[in-house]
Amino acid sequence: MDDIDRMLIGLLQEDATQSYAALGQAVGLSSGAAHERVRKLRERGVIRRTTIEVDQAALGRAVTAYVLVDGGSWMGDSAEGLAGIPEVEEAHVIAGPASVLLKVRTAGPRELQDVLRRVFQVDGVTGTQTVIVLETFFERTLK
Amino acid sequence: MDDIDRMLIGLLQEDATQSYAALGQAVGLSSGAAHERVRKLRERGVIRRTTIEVDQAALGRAVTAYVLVDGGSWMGDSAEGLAGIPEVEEAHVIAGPASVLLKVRTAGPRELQDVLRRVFQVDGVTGTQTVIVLETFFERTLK
DNA sequence: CTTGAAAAGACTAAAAT
DNA sequence: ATTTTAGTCTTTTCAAG
Repeated sequence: MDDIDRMLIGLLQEDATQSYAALGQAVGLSSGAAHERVRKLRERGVIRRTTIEVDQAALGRAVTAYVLVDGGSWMGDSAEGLAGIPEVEEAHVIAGPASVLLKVRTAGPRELQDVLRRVFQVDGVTGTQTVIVLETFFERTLK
Repeated sequence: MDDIDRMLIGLLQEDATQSYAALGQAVGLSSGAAHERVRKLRERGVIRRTTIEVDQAALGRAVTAYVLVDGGSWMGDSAEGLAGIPEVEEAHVIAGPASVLLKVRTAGPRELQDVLRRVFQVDGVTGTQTVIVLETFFERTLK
């Protein structure tokens, strides 16, 4: 993992459709060498997968919210329950004012209410606190 | 934007390296038709870009935290200031216990402290409250 | 909008340095 | 680990249904 690997990762984050020839030229290597480095980055799991970034609003997901979840018991097994709610994009165990933090996307406030009901039914959940996003300044990939 | 478009988006989210022939077969179209639909989804901005998903920990970003930012004044101009901090991955204006919510990734707790200092120096910021992530259950792409 | 085919270009693997 | 080369597959374009 050297500077060239980091450059390749940065270039692929910006545009993963570019050719290995272009990548190689940008970092000063042949296309074969660039390809080999990217292959190894994938193999080692540094690059998890190639994917597309989607405009969620265009897909009918207009509301973003963060949900702080309080849980009396351990909640170690709540991961599957939360993963079973399709609108939950992220779930983190946190240190602070609650046990778990969720990122949720729904079509509207009404659907958010439905999600909160389902979160409440997950084992160990004793309460929720919801933070609604009014405007997103940015959601970006780190350099 | 019909069911086939939604299927194509789902397939590309899982693996954007697959061929248009494979995509077409999966949705019951020729490779040319699949290609044309994806081209239009890009053109309309539904697909923002093709990118890679990176293991942040493998890149030395071991700590994830959410930072609630309090701001006395409007903070409408704070977006650029926050965008100037490279460790800030997301910034949202929220309705709730604070003005802005940040997602931050750093190498360690020490670097997180540095970021908090820089957040504090952004125009309009009067206070912060930090939630540290202990474990991430999942961070996924919505279907 | 979809199909099918043709040309250009990219990927993959292998041999040599 | 990188370069180069050759073969194969894919992307991209375009004419026609």
